[in-house]
Amino acid sequence: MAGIRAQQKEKTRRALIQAALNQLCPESSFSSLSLREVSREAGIAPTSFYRHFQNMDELGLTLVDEGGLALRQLLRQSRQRIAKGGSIIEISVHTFMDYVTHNKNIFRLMLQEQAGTTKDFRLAIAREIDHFKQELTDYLKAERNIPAELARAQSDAIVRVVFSAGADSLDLQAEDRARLTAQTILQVRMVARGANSMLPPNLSEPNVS
Amino acid sequence: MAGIRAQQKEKTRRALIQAALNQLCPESSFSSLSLREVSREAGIAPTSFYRHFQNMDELGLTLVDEGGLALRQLLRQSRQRIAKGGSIIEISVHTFMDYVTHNKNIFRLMLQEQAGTTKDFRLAIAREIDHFKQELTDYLKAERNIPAELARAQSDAIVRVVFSAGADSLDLQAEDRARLTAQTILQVRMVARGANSMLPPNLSEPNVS
DNA sequence: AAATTCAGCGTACACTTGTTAGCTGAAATG
DNA sequence: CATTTCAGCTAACAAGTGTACGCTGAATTT
Repeated sequence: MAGIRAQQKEKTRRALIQAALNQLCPESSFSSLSLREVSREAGIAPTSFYRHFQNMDELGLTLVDEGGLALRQLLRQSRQRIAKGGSIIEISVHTFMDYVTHNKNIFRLMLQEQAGTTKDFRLAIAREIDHFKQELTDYLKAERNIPAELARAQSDAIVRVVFSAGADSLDLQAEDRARLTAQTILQVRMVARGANSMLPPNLSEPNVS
Repeated sequence: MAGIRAQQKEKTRRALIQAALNQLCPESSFSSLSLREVSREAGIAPTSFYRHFQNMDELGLTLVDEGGLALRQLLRQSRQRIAKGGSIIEISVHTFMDYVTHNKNIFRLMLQEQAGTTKDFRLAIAREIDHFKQELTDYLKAERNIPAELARAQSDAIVRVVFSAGADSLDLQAEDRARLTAQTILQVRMVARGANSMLPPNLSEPNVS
């Protein structure tokens, strides 16, 4: 029942995924990868590629799904750390930046295909970002008693700032990245404070940071 | 002195630029355009392309420069409208959104190549965004008496939010775009208020909107 | 043990691509 | 008017692409 065959198939499937990931660097985007190159790096014939994916897009969507999942898991873990005390803003931003730093290729892929050419990609990535946004909105409503519409606008703004900063961080060295992270935290606090100041006064809380 | 020859050359140069612009749609990115396709649409032989640009990248950089220039001019005009009274935030965001709506292809190009594969592109686009950011920073320092570092962080956040919203607006119909624009204005006000609340109290002004 | 499945292979085809080399004829220059 | 310049052309090339077809042999099923 181990399935020697299925096992081997899964192995070369991973090889394809890994090959694609390896070829994603600042100098070549996913959409510029060719089926043949990826197959070559994975060590199989070009035609065998089709045993695993219908085309390159399907491979790409797999990468997006896996990358998004990993990010969501990380943020879930970080929320547990918050329960034990600590600033939600600070920890979340750091978690996000760490993810970007250690998954540059996947994050770059997401950035590129977010504005890219294939509708399925754009939708898949929009969905990932929406998850992020939705969880933040829920948090703001539940833990901070912020009314729905304001919470939506606030988390939308925060996600925009953080993702955009993540994009810029790709090209930075550790030191500059730390500076950028610090600035991002400050900016998220701006948004939070600004949003708070728009609450009906009886709802507002003393401090958000 | 009219220069019949130079005149004709300029004309086909514009034809090339226009051809490239025409082929930029949601379904095909600039980096996927081929020199041959563009030349074909412009009505010249592929080899004649080289009489005008060294390669496609050079054409692309021209597009970025022209697009960025147009945007900056628009914003300069809108700042004059502000001098006559009106909310700087509201007018600027509307101006920006209008630009995006009427120059979708160029804006899409900028989004794509911002995270793209060619360093020159990334730098050129970063420079355009920096202009935007710098002018906003100067405004905040001069007109609002906000200290340098805070002004930088604030305008950085605002630019991130606005550009990101502009990206999302590309796919929307007029009605949804209006909603997004309204939300963006709200978000920019959040940032402005939040930043204001971080001022040393003797500097703070009563109202930013 | 026989029959079936199927991941991976080699061959082949029709395209598209960027770029070189050299020609042409009208515009510009003297 | 003679000469030079040069935008645009045709032809040709080597290189790369996605994909259809049919074969093989080991793993699986019957």
